[in-house]
Order: sequence, then structure tokens, then C-alpha cells
Amino acid sequence: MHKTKRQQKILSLIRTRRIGTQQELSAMLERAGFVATQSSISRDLEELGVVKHHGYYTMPRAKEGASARGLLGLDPAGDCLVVAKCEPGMASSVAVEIDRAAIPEIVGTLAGEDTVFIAVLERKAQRAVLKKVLELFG
Amino acid sequence: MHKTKRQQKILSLIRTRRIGTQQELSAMLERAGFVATQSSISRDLEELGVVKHHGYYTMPRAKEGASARGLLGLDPAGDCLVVAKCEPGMASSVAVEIDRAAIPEIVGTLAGEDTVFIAVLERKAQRAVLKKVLELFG
DNA sequence: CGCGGTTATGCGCTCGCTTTGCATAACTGG
DNA sequence: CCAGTTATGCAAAGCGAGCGCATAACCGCG
Repeated sequence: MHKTKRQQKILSLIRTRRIGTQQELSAMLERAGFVATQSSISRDLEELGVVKHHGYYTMPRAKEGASARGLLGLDPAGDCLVVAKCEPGMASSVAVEIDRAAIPEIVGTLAGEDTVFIAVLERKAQRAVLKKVLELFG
Repeated sequence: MHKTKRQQKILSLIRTRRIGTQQELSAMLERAGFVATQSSISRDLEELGVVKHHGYYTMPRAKEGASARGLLGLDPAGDCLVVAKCEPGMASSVAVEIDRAAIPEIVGTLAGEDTVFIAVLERKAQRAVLKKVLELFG
């Protein structure tokens, strides 16, 4: 799919440059071989959760209070996985807390030492789970 | 989606009545408001993992002996993952048993405390694995 | 307020994947 | 081998994702 690669590129662009408008982004994407209108970019940013801060687009960092309970980061992987990065030794307790929330889109969780794999039903559920888990630990 | 609801209805029908042919099933579905040809029903049954036993369609049950050996539930997640819910502390032994079965569609398993992630090749393999693992613990 | 610049969104089109029906092949029990 | 039942190749219909266009909404600033 074209969209996914484009979004990857968008992330890499906003990480490496200071970008202030969707126009700029569009131009840079085009130079990288991705033709996309401002409409699409707007939707991409929304979907990626990118926000404008101090006039530039950036990826918001995971919540601060969360790490108190062991959660350091939360990322989607593929279509049906969410990976939670935790403080060393905290993965199990993070997993337990997530399990207790009984989020319906979650099929199961698997805790290692500092990482939890969260299996979800499918792509759409993935987004929902990201949101709900962040809320849970927010 | 129409298909999902129809398949739900099929499950409820074969649970409550003795149904011996796809024709009967088709008729009953129609009475319930689902128009579907025998082709579709055949594919639905395949997809649901329904089997014909003693001349009637039934859902193979896992529950009996399974939980004795630690397996509580088995669910697909996305396209290439199956999640096995286990009794606390039993995940490793469940995983070992699955590994020993050497099911070819299984790429690998990963056990936590009460959950096993089973990675499979793709969607079709997923279905097959669900079936085979249920058999294994049936 | 109004204005230019920026971003969000309703609408409709396209495209590709899924689901379906038809016809027919394959299978099964007797 | 036969009648009844189930599986399947194929092409069409259905459906949703992604997109662009046009335009509305928003935002900072004078």
C-alpha cells in the first residue's frame, strides 16, 4: 500500500526537519517520490497522531505519569500487534493492569521482562487499543 | 457485514437444532432472513470450522480435557497470530505441547505466564492452526 | 472584526479485495 | 453405480479504503 510508506516518510521527515505547514510537507514528500494532496496529508497526520507544537509538527512523547506504573512507550506493529515498552521487570504488572481493564479489542497479552506484546483483533482495533491503553495509564 | 451475522446465525442454529444438510440450513437461514446459496453455506462452515458428526453439523468443542492440560481458550488475532489463553502458570507447558506437535503452519510460539502467542504464516494457516491445536487438546 | 494562510471535511470517484452465485466437479453412503 | 450432498473455479457484484476536489472551519494578527 502506498499510504503506509508515505506515512513512514512523513514521520521520518518531521523527525529530521522542522516543518511548519502541510504545504512544505507536501513538497518534501514529492521530492521523495510521494505525490499527495494537502487533504491526504491532513488525514495522515491525524491518523499518525502527529501534533503541531511551537509551530512545527512533532510526534507527541508518551505520557509522563505512565512511567510511574512501568509503562514507557506504546507502539503499533504490523496490523494486529501493539508493543508496550516497560521499565525493567515491570512488564508483567503492566500486562496485568491491561488485562484487568478488559478492553474488548484485545485478544491477549504476553509479558516478557521489559516488553508486553498485545494482540488485537485487526487494524482498526489497533488504533482503539493504543488510545485506550494510553488513557488507562495517562 | 452480512456474512458475519449469517455465520453467527449458523452457529446458533447448529447449536439448537439437529441439522443434517446444507439445504436444511439454507432453509432455516432463509426463515431467519438470511438468503444464502449452498455455496456460501459450504464456505461458511469451512470457515467456522464446523464439522459433520454422526450425520449432524456441530462445533467441535475444546473445553473438556483441554483445561486439564492448561488450555482455556484459543482465538485468532489479525492475520498471522493465534492467542492461547491458559491457566496461570500453564502457558509454558501448553506451548511445549504445541511445539511438540510440530504443526507445519506454525512459525513459532512464545509463552508468558498465562498466554501463548502462536505465529502462523498467514490467514489460511491461521484457520488450520486453530483447528489442529483444538484437536490436539480435545 | 476582517483577512490571508492553514487545516479539516463532505462528497463522490476509483480501485482492489471480499463475498457471492452459478455451474459443475468431487465426494459419500448405500 | 446412483442419488444426494458438498466443494470449487470462475466471473460478477458488493463494499470499503484511499484519494482529490472543492469548500468550510479555524487561527493568528493587525
